[in-house]
Amino acid sequence: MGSNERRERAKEETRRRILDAARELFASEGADAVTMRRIAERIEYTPTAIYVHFKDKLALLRELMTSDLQVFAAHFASVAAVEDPIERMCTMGHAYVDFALTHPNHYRLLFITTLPIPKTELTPAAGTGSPEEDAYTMLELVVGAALASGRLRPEHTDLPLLCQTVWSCMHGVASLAISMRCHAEFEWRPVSDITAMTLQCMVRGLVRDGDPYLSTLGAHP
Amino acid sequence: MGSNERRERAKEETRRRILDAARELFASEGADAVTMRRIAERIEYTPTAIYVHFKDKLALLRELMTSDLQVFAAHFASVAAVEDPIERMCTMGHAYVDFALTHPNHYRLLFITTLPIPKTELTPAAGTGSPEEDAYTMLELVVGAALASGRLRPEHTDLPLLCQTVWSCMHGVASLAISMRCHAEFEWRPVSDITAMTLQCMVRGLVRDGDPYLSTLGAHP
DNA sequence: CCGCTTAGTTAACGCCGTTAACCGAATTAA
DNA sequence: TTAATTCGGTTAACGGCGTTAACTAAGCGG
Repeated sequence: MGSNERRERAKEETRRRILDAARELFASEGADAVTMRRIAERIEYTPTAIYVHFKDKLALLRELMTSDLQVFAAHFASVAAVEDPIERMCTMGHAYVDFALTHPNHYRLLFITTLPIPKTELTPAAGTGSPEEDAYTMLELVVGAALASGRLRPEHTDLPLLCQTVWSCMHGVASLAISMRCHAEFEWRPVSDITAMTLQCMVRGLVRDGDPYLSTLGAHP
Repeated sequence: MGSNERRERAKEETRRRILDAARELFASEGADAVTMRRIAERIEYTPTAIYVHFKDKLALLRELMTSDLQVFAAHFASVAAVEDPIERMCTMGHAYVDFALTHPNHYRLLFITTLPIPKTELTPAAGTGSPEEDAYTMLELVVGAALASGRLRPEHTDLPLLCQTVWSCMHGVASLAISMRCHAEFEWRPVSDITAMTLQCMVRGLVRDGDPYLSTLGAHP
């Protein structure tokens, strides 16, 4: 009988509806609004019904995270098109901060909130590895290309160190902007300015003197 | 009668004990452990007793924050002693990350968790302004000295932009290190290396070519 | 038709922050 | 000295949270 398959599809459907409800709640009202009871209320189920599909709230959030990581990764689709490897790196930086500010709740969940994530439970069935690794892999690809171009200073050879440094700085711009949005007592410069400034400094610190990309940054009289 | 004063002192004492208990709980077990009930349990009071001294949990945390900000600011005491203004900036950066990693819970509360803080309620009686502004003022002082030294590239003139860029990068190193501590799937470089790398790049992006401080970074063959 | 699996419900537990009503000791005033 | 008042602290309770155990009922295979 194919009816068993239909049952399975229905279960999958319910599971998806739970995730969608959680995502909507999360995106519109923030992390505090994501409650087992409110999720259940949205899909007109009992809170305990969720436990049929997910071990607990953490498992639910973890799965939400992995699917959001794919959205995150997709945000960098256009980056690969940039020809110049140095410029590509900067474009990626801007895209990173842009994602964080347009989806602050998602960014929080992905990179600010520390969920105790037992990675071993993440299904490695996806083949290439976890999406988080994939996003990091994209970074490694872009920074690696800059490194391979031979335009970086000779003392820069440690690719992981380079990636983590760049990531840290971009994360700093993004997360500080998100965290400190309300604090009006500082005269905050536009985030795009801080992003540009950061990338400009980083690039100058990374590439050799006289690199062609530097001349596009600011014409020094 | 002085007995009234004694009563007031006793109240102040209880208030202090509440804050201390909250701080200990927070430092040793993290934010989740800071519960009105657990705080009360520590000082052998009823949870509701806390409400005699603090409007609600948020007010308590806010006050905890301001006192911790003073500890934070004190962490930079030695920075002022560094002669060279560029080196001073780097020393401050290292001290910043060092504070974040040795007091991760405090750092979280201060700069990662976004508490809805109505600053208007913060007593401006301290005179100089809020401690948070003071820490920021210290940053402005240090970066301002670098700017005033005339050793920065001529295109860098916007002090707030400079401060916020430097702060963002250091916050990025610190907070990413805190958030991602558990994720062992990346081969993380030591945080001190990332800090040094970040500062090195920032400095090279900020100061003019041929600045004496650059030669102390890495001798290029 | 019968027994089994299973999506979903009911009821409850122990936590949480917070409030209203109350208590009792110390201070003040008569 | 005694009555009134202040106020630090307690008791009991409310509504909300994540989660569990026990149960219901529908659909499947034999």
